[in-house]
Amino acid sequence: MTRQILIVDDHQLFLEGLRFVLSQTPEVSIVGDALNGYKALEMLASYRVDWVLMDVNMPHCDGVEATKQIKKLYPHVKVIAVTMLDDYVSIQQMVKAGADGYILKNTGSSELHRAFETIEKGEVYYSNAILNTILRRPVATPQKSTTKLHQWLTAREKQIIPLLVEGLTSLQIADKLYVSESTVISHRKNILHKLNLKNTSALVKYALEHQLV
Amino acid sequence: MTRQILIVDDHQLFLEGLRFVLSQTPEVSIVGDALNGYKALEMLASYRVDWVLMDVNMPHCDGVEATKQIKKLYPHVKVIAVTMLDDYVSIQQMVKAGADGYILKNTGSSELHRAFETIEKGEVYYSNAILNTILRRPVATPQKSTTKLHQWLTAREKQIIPLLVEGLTSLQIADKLYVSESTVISHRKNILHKLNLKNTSALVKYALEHQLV
DNA sequence: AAACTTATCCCCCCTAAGGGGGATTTTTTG
DNA sequence: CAAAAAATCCCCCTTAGGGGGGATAAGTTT
Repeated sequence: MTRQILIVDDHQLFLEGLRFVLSQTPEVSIVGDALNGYKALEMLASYRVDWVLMDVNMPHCDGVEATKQIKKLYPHVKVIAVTMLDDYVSIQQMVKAGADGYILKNTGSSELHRAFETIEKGEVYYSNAILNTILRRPVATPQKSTTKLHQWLTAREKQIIPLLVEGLTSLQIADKLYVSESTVISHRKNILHKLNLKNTSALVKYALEHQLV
Repeated sequence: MTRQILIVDDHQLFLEGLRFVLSQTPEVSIVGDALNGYKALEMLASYRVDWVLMDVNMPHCDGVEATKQIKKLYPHVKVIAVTMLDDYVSIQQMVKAGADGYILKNTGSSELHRAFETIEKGEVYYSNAILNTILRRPVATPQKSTTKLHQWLTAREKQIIPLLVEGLTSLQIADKLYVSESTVISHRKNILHKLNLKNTSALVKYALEHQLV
C-alpha cells in the first residue's frame, strides 16, 4: 500500500531535495508540503496522510508543538523528525512529543529508506548519528571506582540492598523476606564487610552510584 | 572473510544460546567463550579475534573495564555490548569505554544480524530498544520545579547532608565543623523531620536523587 | 521592641546499628 | 561424594541513631 507523505519544512531547498529523493522511492507518494506546523495541521485536516516528515525548528509553530498536536488529533499518523539539530534536548522533546523516528538532514537517502522500513514495521527509528551526541553527555553521577567490589555479593545480599536503600530497618526487611532479624543483620554485616563500608549510609550511597538498586 | 568471534558472558545458558544462533550465521565462527573480562583478555592474547560480544555485568572484571582494556590493547577488535541492562549509565559507560554496538539480550537474532551488518560497514550500532530508556530520562528543566521539600533547609543543614551521605558519624561531622556532637544530632533530627524521612539511609537516598550533594 | 529564625548546646530514654564471635542446614560446585 | 559457599540463626557487647523535649545567644524581619 502506497504511503501518503506530508513534508513539513521551512527550507524550500531542502524540501525540494526531499521531494526528489521520495519520488525515486517506491510505495511512497507525496501529499504535499507545509512551511510550518500550522500549515501542516491544515493539510492533515483535508487529506489522508500516513507519514509526516517533520522539521524540528520552524517559525510560527515548531516541530515539537506540531508533533504533539498531530499525535493528539491523528494518532495513527507516523511522524518522523528530520532535522539539522542533534542536541539532546531537541531529540528528547521530539520523542516526548510522540515522534516515531528521528533522522538528521545530513544523512543520506539510504538512511531515510531504512527509517521507512523500520517504521513500517511499527517500530521506532532513530538515526545512529544522533546517538553519539546523546551518549556523550556528562555522566550524572561521577564514578571513579575501577574495581567493582559488589560483584562478590550473593543473590540474597543483593536482594537486601534495595530494601536498606529504602530506609527499612533490619526487622522490617526480615518480615518482608520471612526470615529472622538476626539473618538480616548478618547479611548486612557481610555486605558492609565485603564492600569495605563503614555504615548503611555509605552503603546506600554506594548502591545508588553503582546501580545496585 | 569469516569473522572470528569471542563471547564473554557469565551466564552459561545465554552463552550456549548465542553459540547456537551464531552457528546458524554465515561468515562467522566462534573462537571461544570467556566467563569474565580477565578470561576474555587472556583469549585475546592467544587467538585472532575480530569481534567480541561482551556482557556488561560480570564478576571479577566487568564489561566496561574489559572493553576499555580491549580497545586499548587491540583497537581493531570490534566490541559489541550484549546486556540485560538498559539503564542510562551502563550504556553510556560502555560507549565511553569504546563499544562499537549495544544490543539487549531480549532482542531477537535478527537484531544481532543487523548489528553485524552495521558494524561490518564500520559504523556503530545501537539497539533501538535502548533508546527509549535513554530518552525517557527526566529532562533537565530547572524552571518547572514543583514544590521541593528541601528548599526549606537552612545552609547549615545543607552543609551537613553531604557529610551524612559520605557515611560520617555525628561525632566525625562535629569535629569537621568545630561544633559539638549534640549540634550535629540536632541538625540531623531537624533535617529528617523537615523532609519527613525515617532515617539517615532514606536521607542519603533522597539527597542523591535530588542532587543535594 | 517584639517576633521570628538560625545555630548552638543540653537532657532523658530507647531502639537500631555494628563488631566480634559461633553454629547449623541447605545448596552449589569441583 | 566431599568440599566450599551460602543462608540461616544465635550469643555478647558497644556505639550510633532517633524521638521527645528544652534552652540560649545572635541575627533578621516585621
